[in-house]
Amino acid sequence: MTESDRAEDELTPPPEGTGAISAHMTVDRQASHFKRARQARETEIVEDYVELVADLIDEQGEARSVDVAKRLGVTGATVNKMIARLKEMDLVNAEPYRSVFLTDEGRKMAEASRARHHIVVALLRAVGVDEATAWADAEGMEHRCSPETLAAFADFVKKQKL
Amino acid sequence: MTESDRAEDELTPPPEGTGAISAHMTVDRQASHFKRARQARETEIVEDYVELVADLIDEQGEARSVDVAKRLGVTGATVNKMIARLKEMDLVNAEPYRSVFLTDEGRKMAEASRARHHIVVALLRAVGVDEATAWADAEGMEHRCSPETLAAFADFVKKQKL
DNA sequence: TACAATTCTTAGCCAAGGCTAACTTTTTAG
DNA sequence: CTAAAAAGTTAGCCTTGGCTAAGAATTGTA
Ligand SMILES: [Mn+2]
Ligand SMILES: [Mn+2]
Ligand SMILES: [Mn+2]
Ligand SMILES: [Mn+2]
Repeated sequence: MTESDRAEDELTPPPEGTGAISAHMTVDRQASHFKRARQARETEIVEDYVELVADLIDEQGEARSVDVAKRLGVTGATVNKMIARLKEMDLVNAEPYRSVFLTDEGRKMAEASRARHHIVVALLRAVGVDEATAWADAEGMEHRCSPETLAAFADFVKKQKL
Repeated sequence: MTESDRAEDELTPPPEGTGAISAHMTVDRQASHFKRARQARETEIVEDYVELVADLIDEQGEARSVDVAKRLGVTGATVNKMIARLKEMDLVNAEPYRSVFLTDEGRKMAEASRARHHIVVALLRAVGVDEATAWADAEGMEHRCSPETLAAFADFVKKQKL
């Protein structure tokens, strides 16, 4: 197969009913989708920790690392290391042997994550997903929805409720 | 705050309108959601590579690693290492300096990923997300939907079309 | 108050998935 | 056929996010 057969970065006509690149898709556009996806993949763990710290503070008055560990299903050592990173990122304040607090920035991220999380659950419920599955799947999907998609979800849920 | 105030692994009454743990959620259940999410996070890169290899084969007759790299937006070295892993996992066959082929297992995974990918795009379109955003967001969400959710999506799209 | 249980910290390990730089092989053009 | 360009390989580096094991600090209880 020679280079001229390939038409690298051109629009390629969709060959058959395969999953191949289609009219609106170019090599560069696809690469940028993958890059955004990798970016979101990087931030999702941080978002989960911060949201969970907020949940614990709001439910129990404080976020102890042992509770963070239990709810995430990871070890205390893992939590400890992550808390250090969050501190470095100015998302939390933490002193040795004391529980964890959110900075203003951290609280903001937590609220945003929580809101996204709830919109995704609501959308899943609205299209017929059962509650248990909705909560399970939302834990991953929540981090991968753009603001545009979240807006569409919120809109849809609201309209569908009327 | 003492231990008895906390009621660790019991159902906790939702304190306020916060995002806190709610009736159907326990510490263990939440931990298992996070574990599933971490699992999906691990497999998603493999799925993307395999699906993309299938796309290239179906569109262009072969999957060259330079094309995989271009579409993913990563370097050739990165692709090379991942191809070695996929080979180890029996998802692809590959010889040095030659292009990549899917094993039966790899083809199966590719078809499944592709199908999921398309269902997610269709769902997003169906609830009002524009095409560009739908393709962008689906690239991440596709890996985080359970079979149950995908079934609900397919169902919803089908009904909504009538 | 003492001691036991719990929690927290630290060190060291590992795999995944990126990268750059240098080199080899294959492919293309002249 | 040969030289240049393109593609592929390899080595070495880095960060992230897990883990275990060992020990230190805190907290609960007798
Ligand atoms: Mn969340
Ligand atoms: Mn999550
Ligand atoms: Mn896909
Ligand atoms: Mn993807």
